[in-house]
Amino acid sequence: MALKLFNTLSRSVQEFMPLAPPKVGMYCCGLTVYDFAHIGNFRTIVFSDLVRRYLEFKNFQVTHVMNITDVEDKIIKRVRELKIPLREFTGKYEAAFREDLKTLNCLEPHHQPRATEHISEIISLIEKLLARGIAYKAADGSVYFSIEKYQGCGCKYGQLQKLNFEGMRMGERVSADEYEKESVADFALWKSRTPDDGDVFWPSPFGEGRPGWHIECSAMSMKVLGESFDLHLGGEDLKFPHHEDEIAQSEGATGKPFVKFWLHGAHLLVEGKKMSKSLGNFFTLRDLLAKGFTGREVRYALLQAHYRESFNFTMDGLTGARAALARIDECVGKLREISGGKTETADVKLLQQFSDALDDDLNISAAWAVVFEWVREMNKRIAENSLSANDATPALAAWEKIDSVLGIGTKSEAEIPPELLALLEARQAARKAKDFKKSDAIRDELKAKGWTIEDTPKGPKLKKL
RNA sequence: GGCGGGGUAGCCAAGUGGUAAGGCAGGGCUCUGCAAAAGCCUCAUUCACCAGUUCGAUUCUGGUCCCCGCCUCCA
Repeated sequence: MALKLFNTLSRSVQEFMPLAPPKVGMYCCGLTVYDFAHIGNFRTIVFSDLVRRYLEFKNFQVTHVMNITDVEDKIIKRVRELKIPLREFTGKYEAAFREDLKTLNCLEPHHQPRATEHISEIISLIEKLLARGIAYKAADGSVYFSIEKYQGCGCKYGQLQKLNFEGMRMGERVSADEYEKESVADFALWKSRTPDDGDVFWPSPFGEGRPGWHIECSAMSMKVLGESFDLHLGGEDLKFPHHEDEIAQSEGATGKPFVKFWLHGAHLLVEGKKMSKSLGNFFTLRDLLAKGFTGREVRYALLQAHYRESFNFTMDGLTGARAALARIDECVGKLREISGGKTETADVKLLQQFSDALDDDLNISAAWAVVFEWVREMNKRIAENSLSANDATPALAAWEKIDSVLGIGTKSEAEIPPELLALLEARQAARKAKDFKKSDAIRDELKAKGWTIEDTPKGPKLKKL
């Protein structure tokens, strides 16, 4: 079966076919590094990671680009308040973000371009737009994109979303620094330097200033992936204006189609409400780790629902994630014990069911159902003692392939300290001697140390709680 | 106001014009000295509400109520 994805451009599910298979160029709108990323950001990031991993599962050769926006109004404001160099400020959050990605087991994008390191590309893109008459320089030195001129070239503005400028509340809150625009819908490509910018400015043929918000993504994506590429993803809020403007800038400059497939991830609610600091339901990954949850639990929780549906992220859901993962861990652990070793021959049927689910516009819920039905089947056969090493090995191989997409891994087996092992043996001895008082005391002692005993037909096992 | 996405068991969440996947929680059982852990089984006569189309609708159409997103920085 072929992979089908919902393309925002066509507003329909289409078979995914890259421009030059098996190569896929994929650009994801990353983070503006002015603070720690929150759980909503991570939903989109984990979604992107899933797309990339699944494309690789389907044997595409993916070039994954994720930008770092490190110059922007909020950043400039904070830098001014803190009186530190821009790079020192953004570097802190960028490093934290990278750490968070690792915690969530997201594959590192092949390229992570920073806006501040692509000023010359941005400038030449703006020059191209000026040369084609689509951009204009305002009296204050800023450069704006003219939607009217763009449309005049036969280009379409409003590809991702039906736009109705009459009905829009466009211009109700035109920011003070943009009053020079010819038309309210126009947007800034280059913002001229103001005293508030401090030392955050670059020289350019249009005067000192800094890039507008949208232009960096056009400049950086085209630099790495070419003027036309396959996939562009981001959160649904970016459809308009950010992505729409990216299309306009890029197609306006090159005259070529910019991106073939646009994918947008829905937002999440937290405890049924829109995330906000005042409601106390605003979480960074660090907040969740501090509550004792692990990165893989958060990743699992974020991968529960279909990417185009808004999803309710809850603490209960996170606790449920822990239980669900334990179920998989148990099963995979038992399969490892039974399995004879590594093999290249994976259980084809299982992989087929799994990929059938994801081929259908990444129906991850259906994919999880396949996984859990498989877990139940394996457990049943293990309990009946009817699963041989010859059965377990290909099943395990299939699971590893599946997990190359899901990326939840397996819980690392904690090393059992020798003194605890001695306690476990002492308990066994006491049990044999029918000294249950003593054996139970040892059990309690182990529990107090954070370990639980699992008495199995094959003998007791120690598990970290 | 314009445009768009939703309302499925206690919670989360798939799905379909032909009678509701999966996960968590709950209940039962197995194992056990007892537990725990683990495993198995079970758990929606019903899909926000009201009409309509249909042999048949949760799925299609119309209306009502509610929630969410974008239109402004935003994942």
